[in-house]
Amino acid sequence: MTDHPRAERRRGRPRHTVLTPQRITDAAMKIIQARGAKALTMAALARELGVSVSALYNHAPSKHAVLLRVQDRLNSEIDCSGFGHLPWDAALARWARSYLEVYARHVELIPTMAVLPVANAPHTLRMYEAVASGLVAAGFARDEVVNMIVVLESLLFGSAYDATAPGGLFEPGELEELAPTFTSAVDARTGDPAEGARQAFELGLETLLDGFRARLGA
Amino acid sequence: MTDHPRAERRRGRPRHTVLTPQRITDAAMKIIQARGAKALTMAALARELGVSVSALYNHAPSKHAVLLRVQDRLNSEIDCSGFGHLPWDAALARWARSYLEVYARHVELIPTMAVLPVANAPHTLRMYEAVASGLVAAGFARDEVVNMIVVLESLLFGSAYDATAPGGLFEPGELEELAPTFTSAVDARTGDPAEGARQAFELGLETLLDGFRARLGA
DNA sequence: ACCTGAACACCGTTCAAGT
DNA sequence: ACCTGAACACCGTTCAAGT
Repeated sequence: MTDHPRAERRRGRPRHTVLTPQRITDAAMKIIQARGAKALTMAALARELGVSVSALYNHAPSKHAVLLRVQDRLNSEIDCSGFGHLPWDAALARWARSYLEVYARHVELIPTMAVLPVANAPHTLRMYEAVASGLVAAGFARDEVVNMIVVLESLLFGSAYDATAPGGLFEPGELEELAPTFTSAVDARTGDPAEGARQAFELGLETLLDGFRARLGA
Repeated sequence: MTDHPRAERRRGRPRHTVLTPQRITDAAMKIIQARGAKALTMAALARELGVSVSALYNHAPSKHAVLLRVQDRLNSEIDCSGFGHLPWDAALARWARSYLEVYARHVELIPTMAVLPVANAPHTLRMYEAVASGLVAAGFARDEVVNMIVVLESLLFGSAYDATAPGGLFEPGELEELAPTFTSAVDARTGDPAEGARQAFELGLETLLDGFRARLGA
């Protein structure tokens, strides 16, 4: 008696609103945060929501569609707070570093993010708006702004891979005599591999910012 | 009679040497070149070699192992001819553009390549050696060289994604009023999306080379 | 030593059947 | 309108059985 539909509805748990884009994205985020993007399967998602796998397809056309929503949600974690408050280059650096941090935690999402259509991705669009208006306000030409953003994204996606790569990537092993100069260059690098990745990113970032500053003056 | 093992061996087709790392990699490359990295499954590979799927596991411990060999082979196609002949910056630009071209054709391999261990990858190591010795000869400090390479790779991997992304990635759609400045920046970009990706890459490359040149002077 | 065919554990997705 | 369970097509990988 107490479990028939009417009663459920009165208790605020009507059967038909358990699954909603919001809730699905929430559950997907929870899985990703806890066990990584690799663990996000339709089965895991259904289980998290206490529902059968096929039920998901009443609310999302495909796993890819779910992934796009997750992606947008993830992008809302990127720090855009510098724009409008800090000098444009400091704001840009803060943004890029935060962006790197987010995707270093979720490398598996980079291929999706790199080709994420911005339509229907409100958080992502808001982020790009913050960056673009910051740069335009600083005096950059409108047609340069997108390219600047794209270049910085490229750098940081690459660095994210690097940051999570296992150590010894560049160790030549038995083939050392094949690449003496390269080997000595690798050995000259600082010890920790994660530290090496960070250094490379900072080199790229500084170099690009220097170049952008020069562009602004010209 | 004519088909018993002895006869096969005499005809130069002994059963036991049909499958070899070389031949497997050849077949894998053929599939990738013809139908893309997505088409490279163990089933397709076995079919190409005229052999059962499980036979492959006598010669390669996993698909990933096959992929590493393919990766190295692919890297041998990258143009390193500039080093030693052209000024270091021109050589570096040629290398980066060629590298971009190769991976724009095989974006699916970027995640693997980004974390490819260089040990047991002779072609890849040879490539790095060419770049590193070119840069050292130009006067760069040994401990900068690896970071410079990593930064350029990051840029070009990102650009490769960009180059193959479907058009209209940055079109805000219904959400346009959410991002007026960004939208106007996107509209200010040149028409063709592939052209846009190339422009972003060239901006990044030039900016980085400028920065590297300045570093050399200091 | 190397091959085959069948099986297994997982994916994403579909669909008839229920309420 | 929304759910379920069973099925499907496809992955990579394993393994007993053959030669």
